[in-house]
Amino acid sequence: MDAALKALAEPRRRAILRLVWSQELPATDIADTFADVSRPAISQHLAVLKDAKLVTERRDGTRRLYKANVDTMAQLRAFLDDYWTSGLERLRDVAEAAETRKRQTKGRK
Amino acid sequence: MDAALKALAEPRRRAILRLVWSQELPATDIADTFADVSRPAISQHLAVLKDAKLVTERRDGTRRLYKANVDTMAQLRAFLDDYWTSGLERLRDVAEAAETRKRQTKGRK
DNA sequence: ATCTTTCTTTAGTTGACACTTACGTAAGTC
DNA sequence: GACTTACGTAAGTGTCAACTAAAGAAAGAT
Repeated sequence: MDAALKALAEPRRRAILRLVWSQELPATDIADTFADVSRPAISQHLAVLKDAKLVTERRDGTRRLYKANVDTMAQLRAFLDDYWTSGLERLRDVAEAAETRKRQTKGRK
Repeated sequence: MDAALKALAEPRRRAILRLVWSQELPATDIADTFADVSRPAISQHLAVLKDAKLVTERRDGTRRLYKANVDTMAQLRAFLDDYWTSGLERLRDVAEAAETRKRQTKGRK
């Protein structure tokens, strides 16, 4: 899940992911879209996306067809939604920990 | 906006951000929370978060109080929501571009 | 069997990033 | 003014990430 977020931090990978959003595409077609970058570079980006389970790979003869993995993206969205909304309970815990540590440095202020 | 996503890709920064989620905290308190990392490291993370406008800094005497910037986070959330849902129209454009480029390599298959 | 096409993998470079230690600075305290 | 508290900044290090060029590997086409 952490890998997914990290993968999405790269603009190029977001662009790639969007390409295979609603349709399968062979690696060449994806690479052709980016004129300023070599094909191996795209291949490596695809590997990262695949490791993060953001895309799936399907072999068809010599070609490899990529497609967005909607499941993972839904999970990631849920993770973020949880991140936005939660954290209030956990917050209190960490605040207490800091307070404790502060106390042993003698009460300041 | 891109900076915000990149900033969030780092787990430590997510933890920091969560700390100042609903309350202001001085840098020292934040740093104290992380025992395994030096204070300057946290200071640098805070700078990244500030550059990404994910937190705001307020000076109070010698102290600097940090707090999450809800506005930016709302924007980022909107950006992601747009990213999930949209991209269908844009997709067609890029597909066409790829198609054109393919055609000039002579029709394959 | 050889040659293409399609795509990955390897090797190597460059730059970015998280971190540390050491130092600087600014505001309060004595 | 000297000292402390609370922080940032500078400089240097190890690691990882993105890229390129060159070399595989694997399935068809001739």
